[in-house]
Amino acid sequence: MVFAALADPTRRAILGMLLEDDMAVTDVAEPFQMSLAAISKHLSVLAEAGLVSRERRGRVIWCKLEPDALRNASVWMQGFGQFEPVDLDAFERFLEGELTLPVVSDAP
Amino acid sequence: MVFAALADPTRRAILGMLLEDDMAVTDVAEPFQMSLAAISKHLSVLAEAGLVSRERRGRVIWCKLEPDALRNASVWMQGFGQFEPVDLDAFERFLEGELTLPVVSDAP
DNA sequence: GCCATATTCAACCATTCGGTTGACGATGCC
DNA sequence: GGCATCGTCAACCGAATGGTTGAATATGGC
Repeated sequence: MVFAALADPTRRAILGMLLEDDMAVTDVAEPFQMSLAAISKHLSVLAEAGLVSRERRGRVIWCKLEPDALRNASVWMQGFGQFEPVDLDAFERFLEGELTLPVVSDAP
Repeated sequence: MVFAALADPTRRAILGMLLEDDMAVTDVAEPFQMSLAAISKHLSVLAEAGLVSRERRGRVIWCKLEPDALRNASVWMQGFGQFEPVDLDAFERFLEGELTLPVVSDAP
């Protein structure tokens, strides 16, 4: 489920990373403090939601952002919000708040 | 959190109802099979996510859809999907799938 | 064939989530 | 004041979620 997949900050951070480029699972996991298995699970959730695809090339599995699912969910949400144009100030506050792609810290 | 709030089908159905008109809590709860307390909790989650507001007028509390939060989240998601125009066929499949506003059944 | 690397699987644990029930607090009406 | 209605609170329960660890499965390089 797309929204459930987006509800977790780690998964949103992963999407942000994949926005820049396709990545191997190991490389996706590198900046996080959690185990590779945990990241692998997160990637499975994202894949089941259709947000990323995974393709094995040799030993390494490449993860790719699939923007369609996000775009579709976004359009669905627009259906609730289409009455007025976007309030850019509010959007800025929003970006600075909970939904910002979280900065991944290395500190324990 | 907006996405967590949207992750539950009951809450999405509530949003769909509020899209048509403001409603009292009791009336929101009416079509569902669950207790009033459960719906009250769902409304709290939606309110904390900024998706609905509640205003007491006399004995009854009126619930109102707040489209800003949805619009902002939608714009955030568009950031991931802005590379190509929306695939309308895919969107139609999407609407027929998991994200459709669930039909609230009265059957046990 | 053997070893190292990349990833997932399986079992487990703590926490959160979605629901229930019963008691409680506010408000309107007589 | 007294009562019915509207809504929340609190305690509880089972299921799902996010994490861990250790073993298992590919695959590539030698």
